[in-house]
Amino acid sequence: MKITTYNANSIRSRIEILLRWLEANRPDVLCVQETKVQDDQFPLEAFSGSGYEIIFRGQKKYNGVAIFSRRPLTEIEWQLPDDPLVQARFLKAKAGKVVIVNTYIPQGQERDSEKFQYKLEYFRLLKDYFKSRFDPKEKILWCGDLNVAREAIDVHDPKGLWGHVCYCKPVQDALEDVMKWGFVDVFRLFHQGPGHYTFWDYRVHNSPNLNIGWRLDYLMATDSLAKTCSDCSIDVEARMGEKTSDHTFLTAQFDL
DNA sequence: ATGGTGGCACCGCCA
Repeated sequence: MKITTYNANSIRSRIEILLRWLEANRPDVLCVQETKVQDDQFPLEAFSGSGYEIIFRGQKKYNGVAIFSRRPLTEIEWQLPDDPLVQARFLKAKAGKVVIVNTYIPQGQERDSEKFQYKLEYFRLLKDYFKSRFDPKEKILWCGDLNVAREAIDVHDPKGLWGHVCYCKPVQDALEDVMKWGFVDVFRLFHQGPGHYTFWDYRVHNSPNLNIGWRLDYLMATDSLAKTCSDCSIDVEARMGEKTSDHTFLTAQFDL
């Protein structure tokens, strides 16, 4: 079972690249973040011939998540319990034997802002959700744009960027606290070194070619699922070609 | 190397 996560930064702007990428790569499940479209305007028709069932939860302008799947999606949940803002950042469904939790974690704007507090709160709520709803022995994949670089090797300039809302102690601790419940960062099972990124800021000129990036997107698997993982990779090529999002595709293969 | 961009919906906000 092949599972991919991708921050689209507007799904309506990525229809062509998504169709082409899905055709070429055929993951069983694709989790998308930042669809930036209300549900009644989701471009369902564009994907109708793709062979994927799609569930989505969006809002106007910001956020929005979707799950594409070649197998039936069951046990769907549309929002994170107790999320005080009820934004479209969460989708959970079961595909085959795997529970998929697709999240777009708040970016946090500035360290002293309410949005940053909301980001920290979001991780706490997620931990409560996993704790109250599941057993870490189950096969669960938590994935998405987590808006956190876990360690120094996950950013291009660890000294200069330290303190950023996506690279500072409070968010790292908040993420690790969820990880402690029972998740493995599947990408790191296969790649231990620096320089592997999933995000290159548009505003930094030529950042993909200079590899001025961040690792902000993750596939986190519980132990029993991580044990079945035979490969995990970032599609850097997709970012080099024509205009895509400033994130790229992160994919893992699970032999289930 | 935090914006020089990009996207959405409006005339600014968010990343």
